[in-house]
Amino acid sequence: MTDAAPRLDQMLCFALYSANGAMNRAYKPALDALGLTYPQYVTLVALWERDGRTVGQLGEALFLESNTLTPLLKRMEAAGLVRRQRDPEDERQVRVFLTDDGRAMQARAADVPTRMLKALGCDAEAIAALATEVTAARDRVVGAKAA
Amino acid sequence: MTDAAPRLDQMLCFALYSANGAMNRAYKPALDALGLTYPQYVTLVALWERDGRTVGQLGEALFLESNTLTPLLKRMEAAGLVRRQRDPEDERQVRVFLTDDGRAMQARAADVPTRMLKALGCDAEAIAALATEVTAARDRVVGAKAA
DNA sequence: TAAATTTATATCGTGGACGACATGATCGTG
DNA sequence: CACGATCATGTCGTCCACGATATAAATTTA
Repeated sequence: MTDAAPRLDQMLCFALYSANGAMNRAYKPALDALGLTYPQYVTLVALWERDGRTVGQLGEALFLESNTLTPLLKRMEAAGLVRRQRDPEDERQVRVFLTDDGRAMQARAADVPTRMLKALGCDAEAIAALATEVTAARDRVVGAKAA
Repeated sequence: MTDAAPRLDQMLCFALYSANGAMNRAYKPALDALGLTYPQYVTLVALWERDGRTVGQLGEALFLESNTLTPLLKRMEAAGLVRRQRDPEDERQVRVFLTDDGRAMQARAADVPTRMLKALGCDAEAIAALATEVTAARDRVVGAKAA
């Protein structure tokens, strides 16, 4: 009854939607120079943290499903960044391993997050605090689905 | 030099990326019931605020370009939600008008944001504050591109 | 152990986002 | 007025995201 007409500039979902788009656009030049898309970049970040994960484990970390990850990983494999290999212990699973090029990319991309912090005004603590709040909101939304 | 290895759970871009995806998934059931996608929904919100905008003005509000908006608006036109019409004053511009169905959708969708607030824990003030912070970060990123 | 179920990944179709480029209208200046 | 520049929109190709569904391997159950 008291549902007010929503206004774009008050909606958290739109703030996230538009901020995500803005971040993607800001990352694009640096990632283009490396031949990466943003989802490919975060996939590499996840693999630099822990190599040899299964597709499912990567999806859990990235909040993506196999129907998104499989073609993405195939493109990364075609680009020589990763290798996909069935787990001999459980042939249903596919494990993803960095190639030498994939590992080398970590050094080439090392300054990408630093540049982004600068674009955001370089107040690293405030940025980290905001990331924490956004992550908490995300986890509330994810949890709400199950409830 | 001191560029630390980025960690997914500390990156604001990934927080925004994953939170946006989670919000989209949370909205989906309600929007599916209305036959809308999320970008179509925010386009309607923008038109409910002010009808008859040009494609460019809509893009400015939604942070989208004509190459994204044109097909989206065509689908909405095919669904009977909007009407597109060349501005007689300047035939380069296309103005987008709500149809009766498009206006009626406002009532049908009135409880969608309310439901989302509940999914987020219903602390409306904290949500609004977070939206403000995320919007400010977005605007810093958008502004940084120009600099 | 054979059949049924569950699990992991992959495939297909639709919609969205964006760069590069095309088209047509308008504007500015000679 | 003409012609070149500019502007708004649209088209095309690529990649991403996701629902629905397929396939094959592992596990459970009978």
